[in-house]
Amino acid sequence: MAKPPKENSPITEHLAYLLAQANREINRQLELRLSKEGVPVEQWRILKVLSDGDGHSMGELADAVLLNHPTLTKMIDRMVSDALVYRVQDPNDRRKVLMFISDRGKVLCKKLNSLAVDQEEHIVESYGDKSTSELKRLLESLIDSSN
Amino acid sequence: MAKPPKENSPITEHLAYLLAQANREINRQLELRLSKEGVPVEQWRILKVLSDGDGHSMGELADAVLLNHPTLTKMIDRMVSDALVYRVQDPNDRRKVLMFISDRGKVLCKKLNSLAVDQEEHIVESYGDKSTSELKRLLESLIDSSN
DNA sequence: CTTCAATTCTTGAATATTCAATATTTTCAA
DNA sequence: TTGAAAATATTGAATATTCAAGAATTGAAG
Repeated sequence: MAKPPKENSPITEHLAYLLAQANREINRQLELRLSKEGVPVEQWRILKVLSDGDGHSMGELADAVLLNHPTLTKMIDRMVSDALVYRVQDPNDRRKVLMFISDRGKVLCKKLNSLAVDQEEHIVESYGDKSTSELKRLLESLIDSSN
Repeated sequence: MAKPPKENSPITEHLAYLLAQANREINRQLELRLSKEGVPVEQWRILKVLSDGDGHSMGELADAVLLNHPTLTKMIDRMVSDALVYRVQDPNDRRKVLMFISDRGKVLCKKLNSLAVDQEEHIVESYGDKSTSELKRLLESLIDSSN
């Protein structure tokens, strides 16, 4: 049982496909919740990372929120317009821009966090506590082993 | 241990984030392999689904390869230009279009399959046989429980 | 010190994706 | 049978993403 895929095995047995499928489904659900506040998932991630109150450079942020640099720049432009975050030039290295969350951003982030927590609780309900934490553990270790 | 995320837990503890991260990484690796043949991951998926030789409607395909309809239509347009697949109107329901893989498509698909198998083997090597099959099992069951 | 390579971020053009609307065919109720 | 609603696929405009190039700053070798 659970053999490695042969050349002609269905695509649904490939790890890459299962990950894509699971990611798509969970992301779709999360998107649905966050749309109550009209915010895309990526913006929630950005707010969440910045909510430690420290300044984060664009490069750091891009890694953390899984966006490449130009896409992040343009998304940050929108968020600055919405006064959720703001830019400050790094005094120690003036090539860098440090991003900070605004008060308005913090308020929004709290609301989004609770919507996201709702979702995780919903998953745990239907999928099980044990499975959820085991899945998280395995995903973390897969990510580790890929670096 | 392994508590559900609190409102202020780091984003890296959320299942949605771990899935996105793992998916991104594995997909990046697969993309890299398939780029040897100059083919995007989605086209490999399409070829693989069609390689059963049956005709598949666009809607069926879109579900199977995780693309929405207009995106699939445009990708299929390109693949038809490259003579990898072809369209046939469904004789039983003329609203539908049935997609088939061409001989050229089959040849390419074989090459892509072996590149993809290489990757899975590489994952199994560094991540472990046990973990891989356990992860697959958990992902399948997560997907199931989400429908 | 100077210059050249590397780092960081942004920009603009090219490309891809998505949303809404359209065309066609089928289904089904009246 | 007819006509309205549903299903299927495509199209075009709006939006978003990506690639390649550019601007600014830093690092570091000569």
